[in-house]
Amino acid sequence: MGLRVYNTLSRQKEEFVPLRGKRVHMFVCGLTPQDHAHVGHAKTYVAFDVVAKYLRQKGYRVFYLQNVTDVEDRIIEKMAATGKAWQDIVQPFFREYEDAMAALNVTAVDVYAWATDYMHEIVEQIRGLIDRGFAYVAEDGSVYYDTTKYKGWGQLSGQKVEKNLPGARVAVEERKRNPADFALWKAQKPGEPSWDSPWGKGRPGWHIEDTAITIRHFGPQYDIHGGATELMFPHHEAEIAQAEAFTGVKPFVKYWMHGGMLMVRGEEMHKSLGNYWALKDALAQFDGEVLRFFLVNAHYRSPIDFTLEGLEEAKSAYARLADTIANLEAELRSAPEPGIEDPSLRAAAKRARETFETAMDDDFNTREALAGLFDLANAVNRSSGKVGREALADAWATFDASGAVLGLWRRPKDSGKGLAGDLIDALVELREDARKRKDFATSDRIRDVLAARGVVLEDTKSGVRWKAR
RNA sequence: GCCCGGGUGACAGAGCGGCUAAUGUGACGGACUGCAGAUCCGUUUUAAGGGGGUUCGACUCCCUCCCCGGGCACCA
Repeated sequence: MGLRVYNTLSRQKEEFVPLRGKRVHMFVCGLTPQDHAHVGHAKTYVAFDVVAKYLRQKGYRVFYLQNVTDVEDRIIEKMAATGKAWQDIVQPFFREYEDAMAALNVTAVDVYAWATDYMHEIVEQIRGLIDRGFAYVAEDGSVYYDTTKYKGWGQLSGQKVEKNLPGARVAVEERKRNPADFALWKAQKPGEPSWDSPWGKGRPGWHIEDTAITIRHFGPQYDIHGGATELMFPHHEAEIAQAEAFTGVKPFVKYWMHGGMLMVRGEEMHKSLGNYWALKDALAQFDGEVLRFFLVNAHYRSPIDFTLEGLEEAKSAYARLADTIANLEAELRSAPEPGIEDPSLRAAAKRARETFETAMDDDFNTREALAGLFDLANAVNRSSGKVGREALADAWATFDASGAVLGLWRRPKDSGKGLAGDLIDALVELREDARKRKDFATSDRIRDVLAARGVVLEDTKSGVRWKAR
C-alpha cells in the first residue's frame, strides 16, 4: 500500500504519484510578516513540515518552497501608522517567526522566497496575461484579471460566481469589470512603496507572487501546494487561473492540500475577538515540543480548538511518551548485553512501525500514528526491567524513526553533566543518606527544594532518577 | 442565499459495511513506595445529533432535518 493524499481538487484521497519520479516539488503559502506570528501559523507550518519529513523518509527528494509576502496592504498601513520603512516592519517579525519555527522544530523548508525578489517574474507574468487576453489595465494603471475569461474559475472551491454574494466581507473595488476580478497590479498611491512596470509605478496584487515564485523554481507544473483552507478561495483559485492562463499547462498543481483552521474556544482567532494568541506568548507558556505535539496529535485537515486545557492535556500526554523514551534510553545503557529476549516487546515495536506507516500513508494521519506509539510506550513500560538490550534497542529505534518524521522527542535531554548536574547528584546522594537513616523530614525537604526549581526526583527500583522541568 | 467541513464516552479525538468502537486526558479504586512521583492493573466506558432509506447486517453508504465551524473576492 502506497501513500494516499487527499486532493482538494478531486475531494478524495488519491494515490500519490509525483510528476517526476522520486522528485517532489512542494509549495506552501507563507507568512506576511506584518505582525507577530500566531498559533494558527504554527498549525499550518507544523502540518506541512510533517508532510515534507514523511515524504523524505519515504525516499522522495523534496524541494519545499515557501513564499514570504513582504509587500501588502497591512504592511503599508503599518508604515503609515509608524513612519517606518517596510523592511523595518517585515524583518523583525520574520526573525521572530524563524525563532518560533526553530522552537517548534519546523526545519523542512528549503527556500523562503521573498515576493519583492521576484518583481521581474511578476511583471512578466502580468504582461503575459494581458497579451493573452486574460487581464486588462484600468485607467489608474492597475491591472486586473478578468475572471470571465478563465473557464476553470471555481474548480477548486466549488464556488459558482453567480451564486456568490460579491462584497459579502470586503467592499468590491469600483475599477473592476466584474466583481469577481482580482488585482494583479495595484497602481501606486501617495506614500506607498512601488516598483516600475509598463503600466506605471505600483506593486503586485496578492495572488501573483506565488505563481511568479513557483514558475521560476518549479516551472509550469508542480506536485503539492499546501495552505490553510481559508486560502482556498479566492487565493488558490486565483493562482490556478493565473498560472494555467499564463503557461497553458494543466494542471498547474497535481495535489492541493488544505489544513484545517485553528480555533480558539470554538471561534476563529481574531484580534477583534480578543482571543488572539501570538506564537511567542504560547511558547512562553508551553514548551515548543509540547505545542508541536498538541498540533500533530490531530489530523492536519481537522480544525483544532486551541485552549489552555487542551494544551495541558497535550503536556501530560507528551510527557508520557517523552518519559518512556528517556527511561528506555537509561535502561538501554544498563541493560545486560545478551539479556532476556522478549517476543512481546518485539512484536509491539513491529506493530507500532506498521501502524505508523499505514496511518501516515493514509493522508498523513498523525493522530493514528501516535496511537500506535502510545501502545508501544505501554509495552515498553510493562516490560521495564525484564528485557535485554536488543529488544529495547528495537523499541528505541522505532521511536527514533517516527520521531524524526513527527519532529518530536528530538531534543537531547539534559545530560546531567556540568556544575548544575553535579550539584543535583550531590543533593540526591544526601537525600539517599537521609532516607537510609529514615530521616524523611530531611529527605522530603531536599526533594521539595529541588522540585521548586523544576527538578523532579523519582525513586525507582534501579535507583533515583531525576529530570529537569 | 451559495460553496466546503464536522456532530462518536466525563473531555479530546481516530478507524472500520460484520469482530471486545483505537488512543490520549481526567476522575475513582488497587499494586508498588517511608510518603510522593513515574509505572502497571481495574473502573468510569454496552459512547455514534433526529428521522427515513439501501443492506442478511449501518457508527460507517444514500436522502432529509437540526446544530456547530470555515469561505463568499487582500486571512496560515
